[in-house]
Amino acid sequence: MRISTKGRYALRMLLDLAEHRGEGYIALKDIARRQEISKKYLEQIIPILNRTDFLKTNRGYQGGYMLAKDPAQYTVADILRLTEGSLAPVACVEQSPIDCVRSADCPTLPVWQGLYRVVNEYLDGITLQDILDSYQERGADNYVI
Amino acid sequence: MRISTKGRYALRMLLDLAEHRGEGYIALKDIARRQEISKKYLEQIIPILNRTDFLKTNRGYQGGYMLAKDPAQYTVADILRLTEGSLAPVACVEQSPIDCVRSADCPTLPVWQGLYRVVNEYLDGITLQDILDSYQERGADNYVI
DNA sequence: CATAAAACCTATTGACATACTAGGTAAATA
DNA sequence: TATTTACCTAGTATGTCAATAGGTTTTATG
Repeated sequence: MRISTKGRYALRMLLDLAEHRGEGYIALKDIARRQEISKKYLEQIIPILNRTDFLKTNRGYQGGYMLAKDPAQYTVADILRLTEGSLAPVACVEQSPIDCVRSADCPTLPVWQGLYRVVNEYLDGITLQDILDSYQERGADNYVI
Repeated sequence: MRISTKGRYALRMLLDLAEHRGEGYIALKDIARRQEISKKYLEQIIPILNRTDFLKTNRGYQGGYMLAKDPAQYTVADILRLTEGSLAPVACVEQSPIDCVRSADCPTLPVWQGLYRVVNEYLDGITLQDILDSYQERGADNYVI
């Protein structure tokens, strides 16, 4: 049930871009420094996000990335679905028709379908803007759980 | 976010034992045949479950396993916590103190804590008996999603 | 036009986890 | 004593994870 570094880093990277929205194109170098993540590794995560219209890019001097849309337009579910491949706890809950001979008579299938549903409902309900807002509310400096 | 075969097989094995409750000790051979899972692999899952008081065992002729408690006493969360090691989406949500220098100022931590919470709430709420009941209700033979 | 800075692309790697298989030993019953 | 079962330990092929490495292309600026 783990979220990989790919998904977690992608979220932090987009959050970093959301925080620095309005400052022009942000170089990966700066995100890497602020987030303490290898720039080379971030480079590999970018193309995954670019499979959709998440980012605007400029190459060359003064180049970098910026969010293509408003932070409220990005849900955590969207981001993780891209980077994790899927949010499904088992493969069969997102297939139709289900590629498993037992599925028609499987007592556990509803359990996985239900788990899939609650995970999606929760993550669909959180946007980059939501995360930014609750972070500001708590105060960036005395933010303790 | 995947549940491994270990977790899925453990759930099916315990569900099989719940279905055949009252029939004495059930041999692994029979569970393996009914569930179409390698008996050798099930043998490896058993000791994980035996770390708690989940099962009663008898060796030798007519030996096998039976549930140590009522099916309503086993939650899916309990079973998966044993076999998966943890249900946490990221390591830091189950540590205290958190072993991450960024945790005090991490905007994403509440997201993972919330995800952890909804997953636990959902899986804590389902017992083997619940699964059996809803399976019976739908009718074992025309059980279609 | 040359240079520097950035994105972009492809390959490789070490470590670890997954999903088993294999072969044996110990205990209990008939 | 033979059979049937659980129990134990090791091995293994495959894949995924989490990066690192080394280059090419594009673009603004001096």
